[in-house]
Amino acid sequence: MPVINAVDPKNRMAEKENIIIVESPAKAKTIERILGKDFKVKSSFGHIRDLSKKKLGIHIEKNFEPDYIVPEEKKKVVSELKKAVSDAKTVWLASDEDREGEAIAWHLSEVLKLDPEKTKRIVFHEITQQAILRAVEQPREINISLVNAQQARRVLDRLVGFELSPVLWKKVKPALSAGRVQSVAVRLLVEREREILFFKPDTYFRVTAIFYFDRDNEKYSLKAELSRRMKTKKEVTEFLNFCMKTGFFVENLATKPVKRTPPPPFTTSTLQQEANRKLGYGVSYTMSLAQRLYEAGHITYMRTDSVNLSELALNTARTQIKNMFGDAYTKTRKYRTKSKGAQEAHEAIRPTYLNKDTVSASKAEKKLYELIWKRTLASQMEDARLEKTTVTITPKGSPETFTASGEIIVFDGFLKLYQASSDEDTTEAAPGFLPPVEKGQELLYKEIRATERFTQPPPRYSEAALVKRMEELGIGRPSTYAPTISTIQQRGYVAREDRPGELRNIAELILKGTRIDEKSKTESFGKERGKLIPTNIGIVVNDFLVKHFEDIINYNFTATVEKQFDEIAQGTLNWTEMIRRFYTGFHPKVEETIRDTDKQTGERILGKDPESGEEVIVKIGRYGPVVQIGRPGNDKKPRYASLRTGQLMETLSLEEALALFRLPRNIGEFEGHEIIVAIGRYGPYVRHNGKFYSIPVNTDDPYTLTLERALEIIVEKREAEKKKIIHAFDDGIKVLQGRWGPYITFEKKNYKIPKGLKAETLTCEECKKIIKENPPTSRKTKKS
DNA sequence: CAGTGAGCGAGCTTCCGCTTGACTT
Repeated sequence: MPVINAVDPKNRMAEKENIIIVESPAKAKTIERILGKDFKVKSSFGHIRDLSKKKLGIHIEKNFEPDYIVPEEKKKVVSELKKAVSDAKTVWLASDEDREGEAIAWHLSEVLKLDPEKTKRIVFHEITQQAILRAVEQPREINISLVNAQQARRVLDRLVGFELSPVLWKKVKPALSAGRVQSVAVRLLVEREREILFFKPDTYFRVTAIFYFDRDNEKYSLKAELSRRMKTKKEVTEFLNFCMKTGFFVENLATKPVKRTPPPPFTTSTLQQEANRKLGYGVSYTMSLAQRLYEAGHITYMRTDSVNLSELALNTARTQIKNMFGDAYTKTRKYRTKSKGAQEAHEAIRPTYLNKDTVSASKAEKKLYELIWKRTLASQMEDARLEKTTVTITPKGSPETFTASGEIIVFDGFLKLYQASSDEDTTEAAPGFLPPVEKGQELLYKEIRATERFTQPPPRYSEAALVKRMEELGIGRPSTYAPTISTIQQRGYVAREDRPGELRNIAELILKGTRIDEKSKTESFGKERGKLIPTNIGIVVNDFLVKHFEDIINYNFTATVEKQFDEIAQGTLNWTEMIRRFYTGFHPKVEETIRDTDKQTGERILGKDPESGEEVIVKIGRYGPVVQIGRPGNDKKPRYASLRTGQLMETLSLEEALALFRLPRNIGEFEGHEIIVAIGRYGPYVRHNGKFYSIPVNTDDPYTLTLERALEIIVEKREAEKKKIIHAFDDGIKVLQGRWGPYITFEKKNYKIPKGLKAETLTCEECKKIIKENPPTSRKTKKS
């Protein structure tokens, strides 16, 4: 068979006769290594052709005929591929086995004008000689129905994106965007934010007790919690008074075996979540680390929705686990993907060589690798077996019960290697050992404590949590999760932010001996770190889209069209018919919305200004959210004040709005210049003689800051600046101590001190020379 | 970086999914 000869490295005639084209250059390299140098393997670097970037690129009047072009940055790849293909006898199109991969193969055959006679479509799921040879033995033709499903997907996304975005430019603000995926992501965040903002917490009391007993001259104590939450302080007080007068005994003691099962191997989404929880990485950071590990050959492909492991991986995992922990710890498990819309073109994310427990790479890459290694092996390990004991303790003569539970590990199984984590707040310590209590045994209380608790709103989304939710809804793909999150931030719809949290008072009743003490203590709540929070613009855009295009912004829209794409892929639905049906419903709504709606400013009337009696409103103005007192007209000019970062139009009160007008304040004069207090982009500040002095946020309030305190801040800052000066030469050249070490500054430009020179001993002449010969260190550019 | 809030209007912005650089700090 010529095919087999072709991949036989011994057959010199095979040279250049066969070319395999794959999507990724790293994959191409690996395959080339496996098949030997005689075989040519090229990469397409993903799609080589797409709709025009600027124009719609769809001839709607010609039955939605797409107008494909080779983008500028892909021309080099295409011309190289053309050259490589020109003298090949057979071209093997080996792009991924999914919708996009099939389309890539089709575009390649079109653009490279491949002869169907000498073109073969193959797919393989693992990169081993055996798998590739097997694939080569089973070539097929390009599946045009699958390609059509991709074209439908592409055209639909373009129509939605390029018709909705201009509506936003006209009705909200230029350069905004909307799309099937990003707009739903923003909707998730806006709706979650509203749930939190309008959450009305309920209070209840959590009652815990510490019991004690003696046995064989040993003292034991046991912490237990009341099975029922109590609603009111009255109820709690009555209960504690009852407890004071009664005794306690162990009513029941039950032990049952439980088992824990390891989590499946990583997909893109679960890797992003786990790297976020365990290592604190953002999704794009995780992906760039994974990319580097992949390119270095340490892990398999990192953009995947599959939890499947190859036979090879299963076998090496078993050996590896056996070597490390023994046979009892192995358990071969095959996982099936259950997430919506998964296309399974790749394996799960796993180490290429499971016997390598670490790799030489950067610290962060190493950590990520080790996480992947542990997770992969753990997925092939035995369940952990535990024994869970629950003790029920009853106050005599009461229907209430306390319970205490403990867990002991009988067999650790996969827990030897991997601790699963979850998004839920686990403030409770893991249950551990229980002291040796017996059924019927009498217990005494050391203390019984009732602490007021508040019900919690749902948590805000982290980047990784949003990815998880999107995956559940089938929205977006492994290759787009990270970019989508960047896009919605770039558009200003959401921001990654911290929230300091607030304090609140909680009541606590403590029964000790025969006394009930009532205390009040404070707890902080609502503290958030690095969460995605919608902005005012994000909220206004979302509400507008939900109002006029609910069917597209709907959480089920993607699932619905995916069903139709599947029918197209099956050959039972014509793709242009599907698009036509969609477009005839969609397009008129776009036109109608442009015609019938006003500019969306999200205006809210907050009330009347007590001083002027004018109306106070908040809205999105030319430069962003602004409070306005009065309406323009009749020679009257409204007064304006910008909202501060983090203030939401939706929840802004009249008081908060009016407070914005109390700044900037002129609080006096110093050295012949006035002192102004205001709040800027970077927080509250004092301005004096063109210089800015930050006001410490925790200790001072800009609204009440006194002249004396302002002077202190100015003097302090001056002293600190003085300390920074290492040298101050005559002609304005200074050597300063900066955050990252000493540097030279001259005419508002900074210069690095070359290696080998000491800042303390620098002379004026040396500095001049450095300035002359070196470029200034560039300051951060505003846009990026 | 620390403000702005008149009005006109030319020319621009934008989608989702495949893939990596080639650039900075």
